[in-house]
Amino acid sequence: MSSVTVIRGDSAPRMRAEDRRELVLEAATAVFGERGYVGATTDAVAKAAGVSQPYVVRMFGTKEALFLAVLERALQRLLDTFRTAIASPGSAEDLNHRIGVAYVDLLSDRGLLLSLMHAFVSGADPVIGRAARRGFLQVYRVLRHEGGFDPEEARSFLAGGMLLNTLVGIRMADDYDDPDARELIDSVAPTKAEFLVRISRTPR
Amino acid sequence: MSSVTVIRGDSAPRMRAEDRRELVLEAATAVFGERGYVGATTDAVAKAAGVSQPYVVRMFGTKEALFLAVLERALQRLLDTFRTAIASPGSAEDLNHRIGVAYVDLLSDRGLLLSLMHAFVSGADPVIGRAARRGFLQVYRVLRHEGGFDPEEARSFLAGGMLLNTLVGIRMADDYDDPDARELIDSVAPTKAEFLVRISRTPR
DNA sequence: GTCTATAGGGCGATAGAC
DNA sequence: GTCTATCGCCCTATAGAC
Repeated sequence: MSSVTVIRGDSAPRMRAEDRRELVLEAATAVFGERGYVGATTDAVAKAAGVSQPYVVRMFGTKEALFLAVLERALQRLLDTFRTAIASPGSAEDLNHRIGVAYVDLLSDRGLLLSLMHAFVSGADPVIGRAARRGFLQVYRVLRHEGGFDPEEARSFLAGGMLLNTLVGIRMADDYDDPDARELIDSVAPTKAEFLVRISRTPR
Repeated sequence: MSSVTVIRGDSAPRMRAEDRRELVLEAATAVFGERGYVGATTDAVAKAAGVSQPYVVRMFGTKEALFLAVLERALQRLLDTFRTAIASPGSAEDLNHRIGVAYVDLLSDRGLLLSLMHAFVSGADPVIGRAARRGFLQVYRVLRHEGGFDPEEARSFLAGGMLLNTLVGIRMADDYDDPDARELIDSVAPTKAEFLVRISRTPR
């Protein structure tokens, strides 16, 4: 088996094309998460991955196809995480908490959930909108039909997830010294607030 | 892909500049809600308002200033709606429901909540991010300090609102014939599902 | 106050060398 | 497989007439 280690930089040794593709997808996830589909440029993705801009386009055909690949990869990670939490030992009553913790941990992959959020507000785009709806429904189905959530449990879990994503997207942790902001963040992720602030605060 | 209606035709009578400004803000709210801050063009706003593109820029200085004006107007409407619901007669236990109904009714102003959502995922932009955080916190404060919500009630209400916004942004109503999509929409807006579908489905 | 014309810059995509 | 060079479009903003 080949190593998955990421080697980056102009002086890095040649790497397999497949690895380079994964490297570009990682970089693209970060850039799309930060600036959104329209705001992200293929040049920014290229610079973040250490390759040339035309090569990024060559690899995926179009910027839209690249974004769809980012979404597909993000969705698979999300579903994998949920399925792992569902299969992990523990009582059924505890499942909600286990999935919730797993979800917050996903945030450490900066850009992953934010790329999904950007897709979720792009329903007006026919291609991206269709992919976004399909992905969202797939998450709902895993909760309902594999996790055993009833409709209200699934709704409540997704609602909390959307609020969490929104607080990360809006960089609410930047205002953590505001008492109301602090109270809100603490109520959203009681056992993970410090973690949340650390990974989602804008670097100073 | 744009379905933004032209509010005023070329042959419309002359109107006061102040009214024209409000007209442009209305059009901009719809366009920004549909395409987001980066994806929206000042030309699309101009066409939707029936004025020339340079005039739109002239009126607000920059596209960014226009978007900030749209956000400010949307936030004021949101806060007004909440305060009206808080002041309306009814038991304290019922307030959550009254504000929720008022919130769903706000969705009939297509673009208003979606423009806010686009701002909420733009925390990485220094100017827009700051405005978005300030607006979000203002909503939280009204719920907590004027509506008498405790932290958990406020969190839960905001979470439901974010999920609702997401379902509208993703155009989930387009999949209303899917059993899972239908179940999800019904659980989010039990008494308003039909209304929600009507106003948020993509025109065929 | 509102328009037409256009400058100026950025970005996705293509061509073609190596 | 990967790069450099560049085309052509689109979009914001400015200039200036009416």
